[in-house]
Amino acid sequence: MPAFPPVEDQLAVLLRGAAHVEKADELRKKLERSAATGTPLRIKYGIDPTGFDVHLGHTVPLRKLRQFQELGHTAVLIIGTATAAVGDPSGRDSSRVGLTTEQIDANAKTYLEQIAKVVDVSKAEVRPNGEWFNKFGFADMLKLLGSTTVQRMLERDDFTNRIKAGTGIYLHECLYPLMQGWDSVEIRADVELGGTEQLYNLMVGRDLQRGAGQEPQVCLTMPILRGTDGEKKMGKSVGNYVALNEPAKDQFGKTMRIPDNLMREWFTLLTDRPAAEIDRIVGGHPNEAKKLLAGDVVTFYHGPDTAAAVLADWNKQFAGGGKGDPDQIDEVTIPAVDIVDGAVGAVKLIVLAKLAASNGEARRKIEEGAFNYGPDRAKPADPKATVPMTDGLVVRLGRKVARLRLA
RNA sequence: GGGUAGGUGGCAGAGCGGUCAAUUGCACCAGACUGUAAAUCUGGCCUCUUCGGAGUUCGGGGGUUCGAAUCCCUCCCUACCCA
Repeated sequence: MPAFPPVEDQLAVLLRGAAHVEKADELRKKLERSAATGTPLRIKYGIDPTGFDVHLGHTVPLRKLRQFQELGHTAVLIIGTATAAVGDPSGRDSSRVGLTTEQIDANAKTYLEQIAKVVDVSKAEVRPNGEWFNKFGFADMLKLLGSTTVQRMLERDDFTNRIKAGTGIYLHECLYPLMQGWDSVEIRADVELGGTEQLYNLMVGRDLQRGAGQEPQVCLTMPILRGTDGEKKMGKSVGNYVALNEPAKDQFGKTMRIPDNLMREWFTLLTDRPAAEIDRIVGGHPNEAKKLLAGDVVTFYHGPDTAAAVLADWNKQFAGGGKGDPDQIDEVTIPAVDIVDGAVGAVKLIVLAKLAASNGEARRKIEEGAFNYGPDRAKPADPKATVPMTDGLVVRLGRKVARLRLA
């Protein structure tokens, strides 16, 4: 019989950072019973395999799931193979395009790989919801549809807004919350996790479970993480995200560039640091605080050694007005054909090193004084200038750096 | 099914026969400042260029014209109204 930590201790961990719990006393009761009987709670978290990059925004509920795991409970990951074909209307101002089964399958695989960086997938129960929905008959469907009313469905803000704005609401979108709720019945969820915009969907699960004679699940919502711009919800389409499978130095750099006032939110939702410590850190020098934050993020996904190395590079590169260069620089091999009399045209060099997208852009940036190279930071102002080639030469354009290798 | 309004650069949104590679805002890139934060100011933001220009762009295709993002035909798509 597994031993669980004291209920109060569990609650302290589980409620940290949470936006809303429906209902807190039910969660307590479930935890008490679980401890008394030695039965882990079943914690549901569902994702629709609709895209490819899992980013920090997704990790907020995922981290909560991990905490449940660490306390000895069972994570049940629902892969929304069936729901992905419908598209979740939550938080949307327009309908989502359904995906093909091929796309869904491919996405599901990569999702799981990425999620494994946060949750212990080997200990989790992974359930594609096609498992039951593919066998779902028309009679089942009618029964499911009969569990709610149109009025009920239209109450939600997402839909009222869309009615006001005159954008279409498709019937199958109305089905989505019911399907998600039905997942809870199928797997007998004790708790379901999600972002705050998921509250409606999560609540449907409670109704359906009640209807099926089950004890309703507790709905635990997490705040929506704002992206690197500090404004909008982190998301792929906005381009304000930090992906889990990104290189360490990119994760670090992006985190360093978030607005100061976002730090507390990120610390709270992306690290395990206690509230008092976060207060202390954020109250200190913002730059140091942000380095800690960036370090925490990188440590989680790439390990402490990599994080230390990236931090060292960062300090080296930017301390004292940016005198040094990082140790880890992307290397670019310059083909011999492009070297004339031991030198390469500056414009060509910039494009070859992928510091700029086109010759025209390279030319402009040179004129703006954004380009320099070598240990003494020679800065040609004429686009026609040539750069003498040596193996290992470091060239810079703005904050981008590359090291050249001769072919 | 009927009607109306539309489809322009990453987004929003002007232009409505030549002076349009296309006003403007946002986003983005770079310079100054700095903590590679924010704010602010400045320059840039289709491609190539011997810097004079040149070549491809305004839903797809076709046409009218010396000349079209702007006019005509056709196809595709979107939104709203009516049924």
